[in-house]
Amino acid sequence: MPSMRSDRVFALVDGNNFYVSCERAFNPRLEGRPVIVLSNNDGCAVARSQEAKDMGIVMGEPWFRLRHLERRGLIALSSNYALYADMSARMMSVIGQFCPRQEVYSIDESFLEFEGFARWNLTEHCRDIRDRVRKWVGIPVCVGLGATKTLAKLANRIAKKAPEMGGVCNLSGMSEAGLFEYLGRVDVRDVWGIGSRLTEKLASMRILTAADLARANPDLIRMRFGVQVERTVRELNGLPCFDLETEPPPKQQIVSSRSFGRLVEDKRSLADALHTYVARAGEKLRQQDSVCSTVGVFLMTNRFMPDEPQYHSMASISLPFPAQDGFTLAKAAQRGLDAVYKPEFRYQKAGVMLMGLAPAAQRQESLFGDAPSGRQDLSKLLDGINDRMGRDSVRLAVANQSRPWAMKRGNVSPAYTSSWKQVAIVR
DNA sequence: TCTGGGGTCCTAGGACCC
DNA sequence: TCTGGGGTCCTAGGACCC
Repeated sequence: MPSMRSDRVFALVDGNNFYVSCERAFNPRLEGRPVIVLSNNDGCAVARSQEAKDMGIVMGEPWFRLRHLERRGLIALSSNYALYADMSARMMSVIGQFCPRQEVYSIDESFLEFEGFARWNLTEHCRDIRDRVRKWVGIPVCVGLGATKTLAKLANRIAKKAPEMGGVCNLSGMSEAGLFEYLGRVDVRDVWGIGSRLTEKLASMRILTAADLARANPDLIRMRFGVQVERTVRELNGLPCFDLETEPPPKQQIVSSRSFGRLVEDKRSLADALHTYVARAGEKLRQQDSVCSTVGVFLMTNRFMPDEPQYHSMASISLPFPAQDGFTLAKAAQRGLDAVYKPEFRYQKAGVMLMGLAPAAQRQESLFGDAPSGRQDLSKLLDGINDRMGRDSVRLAVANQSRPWAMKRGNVSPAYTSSWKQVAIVR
């Protein structure tokens, strides 16, 4: 249900071209140049500097189609998630100093909720956020303010597009006419929650801008598109329907998967890759202290190769007891592989899903006695060692160390902030 | 040669129960 | 001439997000 408290203002603080900005913070030579960061496997562009956007590079464009732009000065970096995650944590903690209610929404975005700030000049307050993050963390951010999360998102977008606003756009406390003037200039596709499918369907109803959507009849919208889109309409009109989530709810599923550096056909290599993924997924599971009841294993061929026989499938293995220990999970993953593997295909990607998650504390006991528990402690012990000594210091023995499936990372920057061996050096 | 990875929510429809 | 109705749970698929 929508809540009716007044005097609430939401803000969205969002890092500009976040991954590129993280790289620039440690490598000033990247400043002022077209830079992109590539996805895993150096697959496609997932972050672009303004200069790169100006060259016409779009989000998700594959690297092999961009490579020729290197001649025109384009710099492409492999992704360095250890660096970005660490920079994100720093940025979020600085932002949190400015508001008691903070939601970390994604690696580069944070919602804030100001309540009881009526006497404050929030626009100025948010300029201070921007300045301090820039100074202390080295990341440029923009801030949008509005009566709802959806409006704050939209304001943030306006701030990014209009540099003359100084990085902060405040749509709260504005007259309705003024607000709709802004909404009229935003494409409906750029509204939070409206993707490409909905954009098409809305266009057939002559709903083209955020203002059109705000004026649409919420009941009609609910009937045709469901409750989520109805909420978006109400939020555009200033009625909060999405609350701040100050602490993230535990995950309901955990996925670990990767595309391979090249096609893989032998089962042994797949098993080796899957062991790595299931180990990673298990770490995440134990981190949130959950158990899972089902382990899924999926394989897929390369859908971009029409001449290659295509196959994708997933097997779900139900565990006799909900578990979190690495041995049980690895064994289930192996069984999953046995179930989906077909030798006649060449695979591009594989992954593991942990499903049916529940807090470890409320795990159901078996009717016929306790589930084995000794292994759990061992898994946690291994997590502890890996945490201190570096990932994969200790892992379950699954021979094949050649890793023909390993990820491509042609141009990765050092782990400046998270590895003592690679820390930045000031001369 | 080369096209990411990890999530959420909602809905419809089938199975099953009384 | 006649074939209930309502509720829950589960799953698959679609749509969205970063």
